[in-house]
Amino acid sequence: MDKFDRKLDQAARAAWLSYVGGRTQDEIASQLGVSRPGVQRLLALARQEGLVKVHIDHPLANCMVMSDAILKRFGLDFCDVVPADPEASNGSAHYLAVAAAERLARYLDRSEPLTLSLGTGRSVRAMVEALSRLDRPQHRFVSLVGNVARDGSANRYDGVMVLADKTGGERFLLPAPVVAGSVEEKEAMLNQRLFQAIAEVAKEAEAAFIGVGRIDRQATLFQDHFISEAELDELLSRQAVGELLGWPLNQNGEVIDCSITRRVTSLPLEMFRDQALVALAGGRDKGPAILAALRGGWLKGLITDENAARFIIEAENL
Amino acid sequence: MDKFDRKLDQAARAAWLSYVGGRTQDEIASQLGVSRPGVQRLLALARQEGLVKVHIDHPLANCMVMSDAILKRFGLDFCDVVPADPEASNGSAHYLAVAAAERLARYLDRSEPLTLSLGTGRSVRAMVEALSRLDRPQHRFVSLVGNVARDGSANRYDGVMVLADKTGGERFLLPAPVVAGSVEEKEAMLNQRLFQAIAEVAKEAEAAFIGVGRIDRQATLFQDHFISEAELDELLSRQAVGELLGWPLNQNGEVIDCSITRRVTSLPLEMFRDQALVALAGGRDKGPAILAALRGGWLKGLITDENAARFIIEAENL
DNA sequence: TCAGCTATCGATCAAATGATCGAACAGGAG
DNA sequence: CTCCTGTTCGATCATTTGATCGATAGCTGA
Repeated sequence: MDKFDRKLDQAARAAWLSYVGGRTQDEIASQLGVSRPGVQRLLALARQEGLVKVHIDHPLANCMVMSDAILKRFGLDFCDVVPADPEASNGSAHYLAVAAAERLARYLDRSEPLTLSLGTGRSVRAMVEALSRLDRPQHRFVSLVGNVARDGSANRYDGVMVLADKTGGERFLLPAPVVAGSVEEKEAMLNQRLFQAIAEVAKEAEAAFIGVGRIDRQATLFQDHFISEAELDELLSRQAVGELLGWPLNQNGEVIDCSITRRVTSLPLEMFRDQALVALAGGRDKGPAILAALRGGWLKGLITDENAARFIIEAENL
Repeated sequence: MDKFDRKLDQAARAAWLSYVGGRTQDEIASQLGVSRPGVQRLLALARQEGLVKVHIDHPLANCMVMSDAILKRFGLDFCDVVPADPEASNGSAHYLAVAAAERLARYLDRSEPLTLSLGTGRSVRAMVEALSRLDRPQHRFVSLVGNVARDGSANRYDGVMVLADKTGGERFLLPAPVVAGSVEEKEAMLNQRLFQAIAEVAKEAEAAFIGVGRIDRQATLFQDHFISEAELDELLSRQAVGELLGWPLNQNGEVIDCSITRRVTSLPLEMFRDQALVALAGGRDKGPAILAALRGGWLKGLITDENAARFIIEAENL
């Protein structure tokens, strides 16, 4: 890997010359003694490896105003609103990921040992992907939602896995699905020694980065067959609009007590009252779910996008 | 200025789409509803206004090794070594400025009131230029070196001026030249109430960012006629190799006692023993001067470039 | 109200960038 | 020793970007 490192060095130097120094690839080529396409490749490598971090240093007035309003309204510690990108198919997922990674990095920067927990979902996954490598073997990362799918297979590339790989920290994975098949199954899981041990670690976490789920036909819970169609209908009839870690919430953010709730294996939301629970979700159609989470007072931090933020602002008449 | 702000907003959005989102100017144009050249202009504006911050996230092995060696050798709190740019006429001045601005920003980030002092010189000036705007009206900035030229004119664009403009902080300017015309003149200056008041503020500073001067025919002190040719020769004959705030240093970093020293109006170097004195200088020919400052143990932090760093490493057999 | 000026905008062109493809080279197997 | 395979490198071309210049619109002052 020495060869690779040497290449990365050169890539960093090329990136420096190009992005900070503003010189052309031709100049860089003659300076580093490689061909112009060589420089091209180096720069591509640098970007691919995440060596190049771009930061736009301007509080986009829109976003700024909205984030401030939400911050004050719900008494959050922080609220980041990233601009929307209607052109991109996945909304502003990438911006969200970058912003979230910046928040995450602030925690990780600490040199004292730290315990962090992570939920599942694309957003969380994208966040850790966007994070740059950072040597922090002293930290511990807990997955709050089982990395076991319905069929029992473990997901090698859980967010916690990637994060632990990037930092060299310890990993703790909950050996359970989000929603157990039955109440008995849930009981059995909760009584496992391993489950309890890991739950214990999760309790020590300082912050938790989680996604926010919608409750409708597009809901992950339903799509991944954790709940049946009948159960989805039950949730809808009981006015469920969102979900945190599998716990269904109504419009006011209260956890709905129903047949599904009794099978959720996640740690109770109450547990996070004295942790920094950070939600990470964007898109107008996640608006109601995010709003519910906010109204319930569950969150300490929110990273969202313009569309969801606007929905919240309008719904709350801010 | 509302118009301008609106434009800046759009510029930030365009920059975001371009640099973070990686889309082409055509796409951005159709999205923002302006022409392609319009996007071009917006991006130019964004860069010019310093909205776009690029950070290369890789410890360039060379620089890393050298900065570590220097750090350990001289017991510094930090040492940043930026890569050299032999192509650029002014060496790596811009890189140096960016790196220094990053350090400076770390101090400024604090919300509690802070007092900082600044020296003069191109490097210091370039540092504050490279800094992004940041609202910190609670901070105070003191100029350690008089902003009065030999002819009595005040320099409107002193580093402290720019810094105070950018942050909205308070400014304190030393109403004196670096080296007084005579011992009597120095005495007169030091006894001014205003001078003493400002010196008092400077004593409260937490950190000081200063340049390092060479002592030779290219020396700023000489070029700006603060010392005569005869005096320069005197300094050289007494083995002066560098200068901090106008105080000449010999090879071992000791302040040289001579006719010039008695006319220097700057605050005594001893005063900075319990402040974070950060030096900011690059280029191989500044090597001896920087080395002297290091050997004297005056510095807590150093921001330099590959060339000067290599000189130091070699001179100290590291 | 109109003339003149300035600032902004968009068409056009040169430069720089990114991508593809074929060639050369090194390493390993027969 | 030769041939094959996989990789890296550099020439070439399409696309994107940056800059210049003329035109237009809006503003100022008479």
